[in-house]
Amino acid sequence: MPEKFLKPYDPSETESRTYDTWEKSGLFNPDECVKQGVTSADAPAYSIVLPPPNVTGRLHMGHALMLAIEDVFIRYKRMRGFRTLWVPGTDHAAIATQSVVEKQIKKDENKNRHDLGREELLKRINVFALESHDTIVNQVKTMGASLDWSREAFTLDESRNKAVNTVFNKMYDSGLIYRGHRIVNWDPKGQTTISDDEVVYEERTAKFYTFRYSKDFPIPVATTRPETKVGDVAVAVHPDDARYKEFVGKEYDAVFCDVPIHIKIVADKEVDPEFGTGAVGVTPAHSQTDWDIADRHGLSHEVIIINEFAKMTVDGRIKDKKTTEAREIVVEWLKTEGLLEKEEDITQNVATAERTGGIIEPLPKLQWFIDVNKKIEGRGKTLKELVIEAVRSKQIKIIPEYFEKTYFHWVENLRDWCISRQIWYGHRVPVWYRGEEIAVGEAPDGEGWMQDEDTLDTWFSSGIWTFSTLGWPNETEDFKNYHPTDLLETGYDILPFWVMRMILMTEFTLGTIPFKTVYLHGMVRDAKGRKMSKSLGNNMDPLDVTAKFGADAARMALVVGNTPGTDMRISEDKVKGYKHFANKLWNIARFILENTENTPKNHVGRGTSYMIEGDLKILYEHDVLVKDVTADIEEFRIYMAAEKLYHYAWHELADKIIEESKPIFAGEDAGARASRAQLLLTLLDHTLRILHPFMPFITEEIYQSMPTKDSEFLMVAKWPAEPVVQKKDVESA
RNA sequence: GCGCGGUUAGCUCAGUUGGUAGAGCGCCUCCUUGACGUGGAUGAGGUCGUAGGUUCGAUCCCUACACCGCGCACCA
Repeated sequence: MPEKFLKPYDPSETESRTYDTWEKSGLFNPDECVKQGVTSADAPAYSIVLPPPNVTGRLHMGHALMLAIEDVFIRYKRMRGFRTLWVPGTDHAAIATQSVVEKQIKKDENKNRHDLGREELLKRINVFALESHDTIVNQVKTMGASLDWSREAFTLDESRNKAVNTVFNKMYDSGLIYRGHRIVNWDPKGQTTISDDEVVYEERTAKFYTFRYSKDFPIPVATTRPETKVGDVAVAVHPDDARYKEFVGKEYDAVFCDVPIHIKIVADKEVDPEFGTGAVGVTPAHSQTDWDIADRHGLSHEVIIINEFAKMTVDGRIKDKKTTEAREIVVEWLKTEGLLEKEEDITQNVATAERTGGIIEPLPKLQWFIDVNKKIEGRGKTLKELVIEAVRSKQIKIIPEYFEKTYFHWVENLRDWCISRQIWYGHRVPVWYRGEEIAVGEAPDGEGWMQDEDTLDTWFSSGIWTFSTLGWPNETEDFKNYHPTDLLETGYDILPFWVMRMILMTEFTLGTIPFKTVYLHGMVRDAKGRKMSKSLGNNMDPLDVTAKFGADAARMALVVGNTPGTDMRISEDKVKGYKHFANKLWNIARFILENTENTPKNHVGRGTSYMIEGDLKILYEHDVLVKDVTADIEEFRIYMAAEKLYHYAWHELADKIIEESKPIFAGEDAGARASRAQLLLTLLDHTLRILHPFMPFITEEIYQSMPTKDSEFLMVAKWPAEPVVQKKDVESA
């Protein structure tokens, strides 16, 4: 028995050494597996593309969970003989990364992006992104993730840029990408548009004011934003509202807080007669709903009263004031004029920007959009329909299944996707202008072309991640071999943001699905069930956890009992429990190796030639476990598989089988001893194999000392899929 | 308002096709010093949210309700 077993198991010593050895072997790369003869060249492929972590800093426990789950499937498939590919990468995360760096620069140097200029800011962001990248890669490796680093990708590198431009061009040519002047979510703090799903609603209490535009205005109007009323062009009421019917169609002039306005009364079914006074002041340029009302009644969109800095642009006393200041001034004016009829408290949802926290100001802007409702030539369907169909037809399976409802619900509410951003970090919109001329896709030859200043929504490049990482648009072997990918594993919180968009982009570009199965994990919370956050100070750093308890323990703690789609709680105590388990396993190995040292070579193996009946039965029961665990993994119940393995190793193998073995080894019956030795070696060998996807390090380390070892690494050893004992052999006993 | 999920042992959660419930941690009692004290053996503890229904039989299927969590929409 090797001396290492005389000491307690030390993950910190073992894990980094083992990962290095694996990496050097090249066997994370399926081509290398074929070359070295551990995988057959015509074996079926299995692929996962890693959801790329944002280069905004470091990984959190959610990432650790993702890595643990995906590595389970990857290692399992590799051992089953598949040509198994797991592609690593990181996401530039455009706005998220830029705002982190901008904040830092503001703090350190009190400068904003305009002080630095585009080039300098990008330089700084790239430095930061590179540092983050290195930290992240190191963290990923620490978790034991068997990713093929030779294929690493970045959402903003040259190859991905080519893919992005190609897709953009194709969408533009088919008329799905268009430039339009529309209301967008403008973030005054971040100075950019954001998409609908980057908007976060915060419940706040606000004042709800009921007023009239002037003394002789016939209808009272209620609003939480009196300052915007200088931009009103109409008042909308419900067509059936008896109170206001007689005024519909009439027009009025007024001077509202120094600003001349012209108001038409219109009837619109969207107005809720029960809410407020049942009359809506219509501000087309600063509200999506109002814009739509204006469209329906032929009203002007042109009255713009707020600028990109959320300041008033009208003349008079509120000129250049921030909207919040202007609100107070307008209310004051209303009071003085005797036009304010009521003031009450209501709770309302305020739209804020996910990244900056700025309050969204809806503004009309010229932006690039993807049309989700236009029939695609040649397909006869809209993007929305394609995205629904891919899941409804069961081509893509979502786990847990009930998330399909959320998915459909989400897609049905989908509107055109605004893809241009007024930030600098990201894929530049691949459009060039020269006077009236426009060029799309790649930079045109000739003088005087100016590229669009904007960049693309970060989800545009992550939407094509499953195939951009495989070398597309080049016709690569990887793309042919590994796409569509087999599994997409990610948190349920980005089902609409990302999963849906990958389906959308892939369906459009390739006419196929991007992946066959979507496995959604839940959120990782602290021991009290709270979200982990900086402000609460309850973050767990995966690096700290693995340093303290080992990556194997961290992985088990994250996987055992963690059903898909359900949030989980994690605490150091839980991880500690699995560190104990690792040590238990170590001692199981120690006992077995110690007591089987003199076993003749021909007794070592996975056969049953020397086994007596009782031992055959124990081996048969183990076969059943292997079968169960295999089925659990195949059917995505890895939370169950992990628990069964834990239970078997500790409470069957250690507590029962090993305990029973002590008197046998101390006894006189040589036949029983030989049988038991063969049994224990087989049980341990199989247990290591099927536990390997979950606890790769310790199992590999023990395997290296096993007399049953039949491959250089456990990582590429065979999964014991075939039962050793036939049922009839046991039943006859 | 629409939708989704949850409600099972003190705590955290499982329970794969309906057959009077399981794990981990915690707790009680005991044992043990050559595999492991990061150990072993026992035990206590649940009318499976409430009310109906289907069934020979329901934690599991159906209906309603309550409470908790979440998503979407509205928010003039």
